[in-house]
Amino acid sequence: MIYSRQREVILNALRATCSHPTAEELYSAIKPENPGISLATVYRDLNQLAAHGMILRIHAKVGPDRFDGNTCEHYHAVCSECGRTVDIYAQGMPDVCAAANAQEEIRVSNVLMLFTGICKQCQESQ
Amino acid sequence: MIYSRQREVILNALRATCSHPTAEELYSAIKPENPGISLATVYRDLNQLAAHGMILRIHAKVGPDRFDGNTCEHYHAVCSECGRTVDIYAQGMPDVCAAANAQEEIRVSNVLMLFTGICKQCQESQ
DNA sequence: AATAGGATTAGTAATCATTATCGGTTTAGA
DNA sequence: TCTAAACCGATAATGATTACTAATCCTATT
Repeated sequence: MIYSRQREVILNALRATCSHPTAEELYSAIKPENPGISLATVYRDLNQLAAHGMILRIHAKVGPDRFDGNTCEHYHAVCSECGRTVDIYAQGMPDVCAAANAQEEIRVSNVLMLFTGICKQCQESQ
Repeated sequence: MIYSRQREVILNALRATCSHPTAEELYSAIKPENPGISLATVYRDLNQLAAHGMILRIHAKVGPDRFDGNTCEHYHAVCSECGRTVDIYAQGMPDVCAAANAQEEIRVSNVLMLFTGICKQCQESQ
């Protein structure tokens, strides 16, 4: 993957936030300072960055995919009230892959875990 | 949810297979014996059945959603080679929700776990 | 510094899964 | 039987994402 200006801008913008933006949101954030950039480029570069493990893709049940510039091992929890996505750190998380491999039908190498719940703010405003 | 002929047909067809079909696949399977049925009805009824907990929706990273008529607690593993979806039973699976709740940012009530790996058949054909 | 070839880009059209719409039909309780 | 709500088939519309194309950028090699 050779250097490209746009990809650097996209990666920096994603690393500068902890809001797990969608491709569209990232595009809107970048656009003012990079008027020429195309939405297709944002999608393309996010795909490449994710393929190279430089960012994470969050494929939730509802709405478009979200992205995360923090690649330290962690999971995500989506608030069912407000849709906000928060980080769940991996430390202390039991090894579910090992448990899955107790069944022999498939050799599991990876899990996607997506939690659902109600975030602190939404709990308090009830 | 009042009774409907179409929904019964869809539910029976889904329960009769263990292949985790997509809405389209289910539609194709049902069509010959129910020529009048509409694809929109299949989507609509699958949504309702899932909303009532009578079937499961598998929202994988690639391809359209798949459905499962087996609602006993279990998870799914998708083969990254052939795309086949197999069942992973929940017994012996550690409680990751409890681990996630150790962090206070959100009160987690549910996890979606989707495993990725290489299935027996694909391992053997290598 | 010039150049060549591949990678990348902007802009837009196309795709694909899914949902919305709408006029007509079925269901179930009064 | 009558009525209101739920349901249906057909098809148009939507929304996220990808494909396409000609132009531009990147980088290694002259």
